[in-house]
Amino acid sequence: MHTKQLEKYVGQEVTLKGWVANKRESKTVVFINLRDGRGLCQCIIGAEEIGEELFATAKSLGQESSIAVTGKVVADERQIGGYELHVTGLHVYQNARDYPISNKEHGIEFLADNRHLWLRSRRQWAIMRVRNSISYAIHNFFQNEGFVQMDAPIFTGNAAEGTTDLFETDYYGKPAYLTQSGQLYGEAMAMAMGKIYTFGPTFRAEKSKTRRHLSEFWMIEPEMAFCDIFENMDTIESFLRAVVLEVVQNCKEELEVLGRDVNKLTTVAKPFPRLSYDEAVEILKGKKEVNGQNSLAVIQADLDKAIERQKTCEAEIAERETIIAAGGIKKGVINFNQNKIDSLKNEIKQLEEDQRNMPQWLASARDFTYGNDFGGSDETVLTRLFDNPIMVYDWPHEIKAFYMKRNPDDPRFARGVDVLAPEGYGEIVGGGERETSEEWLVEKINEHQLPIDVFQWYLDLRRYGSVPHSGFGLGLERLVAWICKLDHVRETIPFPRYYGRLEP
RNA sequence: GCCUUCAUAGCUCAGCUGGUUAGAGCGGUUGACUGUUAAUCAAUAGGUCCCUGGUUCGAGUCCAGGUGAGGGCGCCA
Repeated sequence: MHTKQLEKYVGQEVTLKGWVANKRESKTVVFINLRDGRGLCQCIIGAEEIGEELFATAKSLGQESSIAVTGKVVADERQIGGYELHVTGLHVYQNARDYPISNKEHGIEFLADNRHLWLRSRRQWAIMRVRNSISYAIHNFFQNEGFVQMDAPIFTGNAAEGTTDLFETDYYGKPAYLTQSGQLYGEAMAMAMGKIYTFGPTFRAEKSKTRRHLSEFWMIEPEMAFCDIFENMDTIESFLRAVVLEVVQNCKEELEVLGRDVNKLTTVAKPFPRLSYDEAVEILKGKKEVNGQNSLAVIQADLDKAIERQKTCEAEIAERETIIAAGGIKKGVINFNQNKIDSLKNEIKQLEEDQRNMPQWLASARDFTYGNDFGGSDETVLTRLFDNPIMVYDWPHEIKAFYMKRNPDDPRFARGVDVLAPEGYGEIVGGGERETSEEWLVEKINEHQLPIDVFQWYLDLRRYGSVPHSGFGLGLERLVAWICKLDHVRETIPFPRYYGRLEP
């Protein structure tokens, strides 16, 4: 029996088991918001119905106490979930004391230290359910399309793209690295199965302190035989579309808890814009408009808006401070105003940070050097003009990995594709068509100064039945962050690992 | 690695240009109140102002160094 089944038991007596999410009490009645992992249900405990002794127990319950309550289900539109329980019986598993996370705001460091408890909070509950739903939708899509799921090794001996950003471990006396991609193994498996996908952890020892990096994250890497860059982009597009729409369909309540505007997500039903690197650079530098909009002008307008907004916030703070200073008002009114002032001050801090960052983004976009990779801020500027994920393909071959196939019509370019999510979420997918020629690959491996020996097995794939093939890597946490519209990827995974964070 | 912002009660923060006993809200405790949605009201406890050194008659406040954290860049998904 759980809170989502209550509608079938209106008027009947049921028992719910869960935790005390919140409690309010008066002389003869105690209200408990019971949390059971599925949802919430307010339980009303009246002194007369339950008896003096149990009522005293109910009154003494601390936040997150574990209990079982028995009572009659009553429909009540005002309640979360639409039902409440009129309690006649109470069993206490544990009466918890001093639960550290209150219903007030907390700082990020405190919450991260208490991640094991933070997961019980309503927003985190919603995020974890969306994450679960995304995983399920991903498997659904690939399984329906005939892909075979494979598990790539986590220990690797070859430091494929340089050792600096890999975690080194000891493997029976030899150095081994935690994988930063299963792609090369995926290619081998695709030659055996036709179409495969990996779904597993990935490790990067990058000392990044940004809202879109983790040291340990989950990546989904499909690989398809007999597939070129354009078929690859078709797959990426229908894949993302299917996953997002399925999640929007299945997580209505969760997305509502998160305050997510789902109209910003359902746009994925429309085709994704596809831009060549050259076109993207033109747009980024403000030399080419999109739907009559100039990228630099739009960011400049955002910056102006931030300045305006700060002035509005400051004026409102001054106004509320005057109200408090005037005196002669109730304590509740003072609290209300002080809370407003606090949150306005927080907003100003964010706005000030925006005002420090955005001029840098503008300068970076304006002065962008053709031939470079896009930086995080360039992605933000570029995607600001679109309401759907965009696909940027045909990159200068120098900045792409050694295994990327060169464009046969224009060898300056490699057939890579990056998918950039809207709303500033940046790169969620990176992929491309793979080089099929052993000769070209060897040349590239040497060019990148990589040890040729460890790639002999990889070159075998080009020696025995080499075929055009493509694939991509999807960052699960970045997808979760975008779908949930979160500030930071560290909220997208139960126990995030990022620079400086190993506990809990 | 670089740039930038910050560190005050269990939590979230205020503390103006240095000046007596360091403040608020939440949370805790005690009490009031039949229905609250972060309830409300009253009372009450709770502090090595991150660390080290310096300037000064006097430092939470200024300076230097350190430690920790937030954000941005690089790197990437």
